[in-house]
Amino acid sequence: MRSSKQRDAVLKVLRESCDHPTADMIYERVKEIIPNISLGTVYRNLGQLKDEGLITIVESSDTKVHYEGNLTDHIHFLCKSCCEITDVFCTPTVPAALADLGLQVESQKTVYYGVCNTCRDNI
Amino acid sequence: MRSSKQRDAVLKVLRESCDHPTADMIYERVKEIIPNISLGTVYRNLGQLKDEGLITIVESSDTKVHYEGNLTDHIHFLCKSCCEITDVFCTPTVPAALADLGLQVESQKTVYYGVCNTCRDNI
DNA sequence: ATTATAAACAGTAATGATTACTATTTATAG
DNA sequence: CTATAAATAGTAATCATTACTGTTTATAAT
Repeated sequence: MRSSKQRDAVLKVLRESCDHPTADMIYERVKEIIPNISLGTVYRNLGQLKDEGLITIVESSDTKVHYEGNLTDHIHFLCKSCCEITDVFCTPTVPAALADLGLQVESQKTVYYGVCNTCRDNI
Repeated sequence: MRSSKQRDAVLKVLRESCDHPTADMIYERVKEIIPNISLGTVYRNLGQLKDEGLITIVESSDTKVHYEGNLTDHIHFLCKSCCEITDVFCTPTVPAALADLGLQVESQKTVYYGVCNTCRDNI
């Protein structure tokens, strides 16, 4: 893989994002670094970065794909009310039932659903 | 909500499916019961059944939405090689870190990734 | 340094899963 | 039996994502 300013910028934006932006949100942010970057380039580089394992995809409540640049062990809490995704830093466990079936887990993606503290207080 | 033959058929198909079909797969199966059912009707009823909590959505590896009619406690193992989803029946645990932050979990969706036994043996 | 080459790019067109729309049918209550 | 609003079939529209094309650029060999 050849180096490219565009891919570096996409990765930099994701590394510095505390939320879980979609491709077009990332596109808007990268445009502040490279104003004439193309949306297709953002998509292509997101795909490459994902394949390299440098970023991950977060399951969300809408139809768009959300990306994440924080590789630190954590899980996600998705608020049913405001749809905000909260990172909860902890090392998730793997149920023994998987190993019992001979299934070796390489990675995992967990989303917990509920109402976040902010929304609960606003009722 | 009024009763409808179409919704009953969609739910029946999902209840009797052991896999995790997409909307158009469900459409094909329901057509064997109601040949002239419309794809839009399938989508609308899947949405209603989901809102009622009678079915759930499974995160998968492709861009399509996969549905599930089995509400028994279980987790999913997604094979990175064949993309097959395996149901593993067990009661998943909730990390204490969530409660520590005051976040009350109402439901969860967990996917574990790895290579399934069949694919591992085929190498 | 210059050149060759293939990867990456910007810009645009195409795809396809899903949603919206509309005239008609149908479940249900009065 | 009738009124009415929800549900439907069929079709059109949406829009996130992917594919395409001619041009640019990183990198390695001359």
